[in-house]
Amino acid sequence: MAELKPARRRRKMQSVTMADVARLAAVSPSTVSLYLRKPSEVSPAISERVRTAIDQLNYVPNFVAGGLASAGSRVVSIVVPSVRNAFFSSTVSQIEAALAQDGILTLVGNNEYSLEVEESLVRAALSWAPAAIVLTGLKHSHATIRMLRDRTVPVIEMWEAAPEPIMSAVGFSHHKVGFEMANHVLSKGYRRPVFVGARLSRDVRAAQRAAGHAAALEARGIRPTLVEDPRAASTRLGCDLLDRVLGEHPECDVIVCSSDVIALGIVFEAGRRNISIPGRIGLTGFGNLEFSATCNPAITTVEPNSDRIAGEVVALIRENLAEKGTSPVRSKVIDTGFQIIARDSL
Amino acid sequence: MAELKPARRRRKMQSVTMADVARLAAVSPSTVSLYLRKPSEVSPAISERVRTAIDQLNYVPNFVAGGLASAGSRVVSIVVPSVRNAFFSSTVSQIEAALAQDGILTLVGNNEYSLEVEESLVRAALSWAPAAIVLTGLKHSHATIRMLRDRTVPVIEMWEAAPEPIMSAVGFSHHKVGFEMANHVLSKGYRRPVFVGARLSRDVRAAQRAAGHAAALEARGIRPTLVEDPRAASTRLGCDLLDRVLGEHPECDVIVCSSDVIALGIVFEAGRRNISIPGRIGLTGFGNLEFSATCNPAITTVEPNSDRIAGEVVALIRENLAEKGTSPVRSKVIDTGFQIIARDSL
DNA sequence: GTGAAAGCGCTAACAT
DNA sequence: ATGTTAGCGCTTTCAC
Repeated sequence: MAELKPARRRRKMQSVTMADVARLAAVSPSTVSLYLRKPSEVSPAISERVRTAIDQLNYVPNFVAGGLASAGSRVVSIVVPSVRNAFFSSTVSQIEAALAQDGILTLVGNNEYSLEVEESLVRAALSWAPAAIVLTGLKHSHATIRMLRDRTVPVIEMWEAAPEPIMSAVGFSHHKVGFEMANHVLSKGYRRPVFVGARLSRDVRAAQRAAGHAAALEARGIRPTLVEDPRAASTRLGCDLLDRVLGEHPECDVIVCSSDVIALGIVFEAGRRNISIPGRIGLTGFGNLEFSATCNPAITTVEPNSDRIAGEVVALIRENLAEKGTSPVRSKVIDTGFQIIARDSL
Repeated sequence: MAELKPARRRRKMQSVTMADVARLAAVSPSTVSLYLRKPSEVSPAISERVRTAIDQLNYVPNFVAGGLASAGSRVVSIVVPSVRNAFFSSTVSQIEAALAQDGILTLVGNNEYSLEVEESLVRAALSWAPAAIVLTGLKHSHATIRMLRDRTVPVIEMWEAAPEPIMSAVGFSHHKVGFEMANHVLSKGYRRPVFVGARLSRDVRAAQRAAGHAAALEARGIRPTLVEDPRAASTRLGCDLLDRVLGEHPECDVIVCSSDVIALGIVFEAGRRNISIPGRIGLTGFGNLEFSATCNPAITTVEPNSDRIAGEVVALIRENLAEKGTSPVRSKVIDTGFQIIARDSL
């Protein structure tokens, strides 16, 4: 009796593999692989056979294995504060759509405006050996930055631009937004602005807009006023805050909001109380969200050019993909600017 | 000159690997692996050494390799029509957050309400050998269904419930939503409802609500009226559609919208034209979006229990993960229901 | 143009 | 409790 060593138990994860296709098409696996990646380099006859085999077996390639073997994963990770926030969800879906054209998969993570959560998201993202990693904003935990600097992954920070990014940044200065909006409001004749913000301790960019606003007022000798709430921005919060503003600062003649969502709540509440906007009080928002143009009154706001941000992020990713470790990825800061959109609320 | 055969080019993808950690800690790679997966099975002394080595090298494990080796990927794919839609983005972020607790990564894809796009997303998703795949709705292309039936991946369809899902479904009947909303409107004394919908040919669920609405009216002998627009739902669209409704159906006494977003636009436009809601005309929406409760008037709408949907989806995924191919995954349909939220717009 | 062979970084069965 | 070893499914030289 031959002593058969018992066959190692087969842990099978995938029903039909490239090897199965190769067998059926009577070619080698590497030919199938070639056909899948560079069809033009395979002869028509064999192409036909492989195609038939793939169809017949309903074969779906395994990217996990592919990524491991090629050392070049087709994954890009994006970390945003919140996908529920219209700014970020639209940026993300644009980036996603563009990269999908290149056969790149986009992983999205929410940090819920927490730097600690961001840190673990980045760690998870790195575990996927991404081709690039996109973060929101320039402020990150020390550990996050260390993790990122230690490796060669291209890092793109978006929605904020300032001199020293980890690698590249695409966005604009939120301080400048606050500054210019304050000047805009003053130019319209208002003199007692109140900045209304939500969750400013966590929403770093909104805090910068508040700071820019304050700086502009101080430059003109006006004392800046801030009303802040720890809750997340919402229309409901806007309703509540109108109360607080009017109570705490009855002299207020214009409310500068950190978000259109809050401004919308203020419009609603003002309507309910018969407070005329812009008669009794002026109003501005941020984000140029869809409803801002159509509401009554239409809200003066800031267009953050999120399409442009998405476009530049995609361009940077493609650039990095092309260079693929050839030349060193240079640091780059792209300022996509912003525009103040003047409407009836002022 | 010695003729050196050039060393096989090293394509290095990762700077520091488990082998490096093992070397530094003076243990075998499998011990490091064990420490990472089941720390309790490694002696304290060695644990300490491994931990130090990991810290020192700033090691991040490679999930791609791990997934390939273990045949059990920690990935779940979700396909939604649009992340810009507040319903789906909140469901997705809830599922994401819950699964993150279990160390599972969530991949999100948008099909932009297209079944063809969905098909390619599902194909891409399968390429990641996901632990489960979550789709939105019950209608999919023939090829999508075939791909899914052919393999063993657990499939969960959400936001819609009906008898024969691919495997499991979590949601509610949109037909019933339309039906009950119509009856609710009639019970309030309205007699000439117009259903206003956006992109009904692609938004299958909205179309079902329209059908349910029509069915209820017909049952009461009232001729159903539909105003439809091929564009995506937006407040701007709502503004435009009020015009059309009033022009084409001057007898209309209530507008039943396929979405709160459209209803909001109608509120805005009605305000502009001094058309009283609910005086001259009643209004209802769908989705119970945040602004619906605070706008003037507050919008009567439908709460889709998206939290409950997310919760049940997560529960199903966990169940499947636990069973892990042990017992066959049985088909299951969970009706999470919905509630009509009566507010001032009616 | 096609195939053989050597891994990518990790896990898991098995042996110690 | 720790180490040895054989792959997971694919890509990529390199030889033919």
